[in-house]
Amino acid sequence: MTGVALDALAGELRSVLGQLVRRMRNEYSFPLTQTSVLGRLDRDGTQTASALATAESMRPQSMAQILLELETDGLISRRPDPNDRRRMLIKLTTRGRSQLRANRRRREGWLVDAIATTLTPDEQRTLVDALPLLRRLGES
Amino acid sequence: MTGVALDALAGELRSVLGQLVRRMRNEYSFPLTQTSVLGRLDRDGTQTASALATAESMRPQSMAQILLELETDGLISRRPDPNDRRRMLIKLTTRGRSQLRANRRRREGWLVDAIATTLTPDEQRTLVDALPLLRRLGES
DNA sequence: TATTGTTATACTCTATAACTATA
DNA sequence: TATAGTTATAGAGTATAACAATA
Repeated sequence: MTGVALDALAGELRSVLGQLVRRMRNEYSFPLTQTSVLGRLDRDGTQTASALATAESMRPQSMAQILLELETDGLISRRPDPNDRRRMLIKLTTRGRSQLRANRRRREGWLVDAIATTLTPDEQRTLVDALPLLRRLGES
Repeated sequence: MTGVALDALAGELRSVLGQLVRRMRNEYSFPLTQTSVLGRLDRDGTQTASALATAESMRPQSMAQILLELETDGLISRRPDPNDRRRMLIKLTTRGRSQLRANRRRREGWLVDAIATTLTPDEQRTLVDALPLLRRLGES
């Protein structure tokens, strides 16, 4: 055993990611990034726009548009940081938090069902072990 | 141990997928779907346009545009099936095959490096075990 | 000058709808 | 009529470039 064939692994990972993302978009028209941002605000609390952009591997300009949509829908609030008025503090509104929680089950419906019916408990645990590794790849 | 928390698993999977796809787009401006289609033709051989669309979880109309771009670039050929002239047989050209192989290392560069430097050999093996599970989710 | 964020604009990807050709 | 595929068009998502406000 001389280790893992990294080229093949990387190629398969890329292919699987593309397919899964398309499939998820088809299954439920969900705003992947918006939901991810709301979830992050829920987990990590108030933070600046640029921190969010960095965390999501997006450009600040792209994040600004996401935040505009979320603010328009009343799901987040933006206010200048009193200590540095260039910075905007982004905060989940009560409405954003309740929508995130209320919709979580419905939003994830297809994926939860797919995991439950397609994977054995052992395989689900393999996936649980693998997700932090994928997260680290995304943040590396 | 009562099993895996599927809601949390699904949410984290969604979040990780979005982040990784954005990150990969940033790291190398690669046409994710085109590359996936070329790779599939390389692995599975000549097939119809609709078979490709189904395999990639795309609409036939969307696949048609991908195939148009690939054909314009001379990477695939399209010809009617003699037995059913409604069907188009899609085939990787010599150029498509050589470009796929030649570019594989360069295309995957960032990802290969990230896997090599971020994950231990054991973790890489966990990822190898997890990818077929993700593939099955995408095809379920 | 450097940093944070926004606005304006364009490109990539994929969807829906309508159409053509063949069965 | 039904099926395989294409063309036309639109929308989501994110990028680059230029700008405004603050440090």
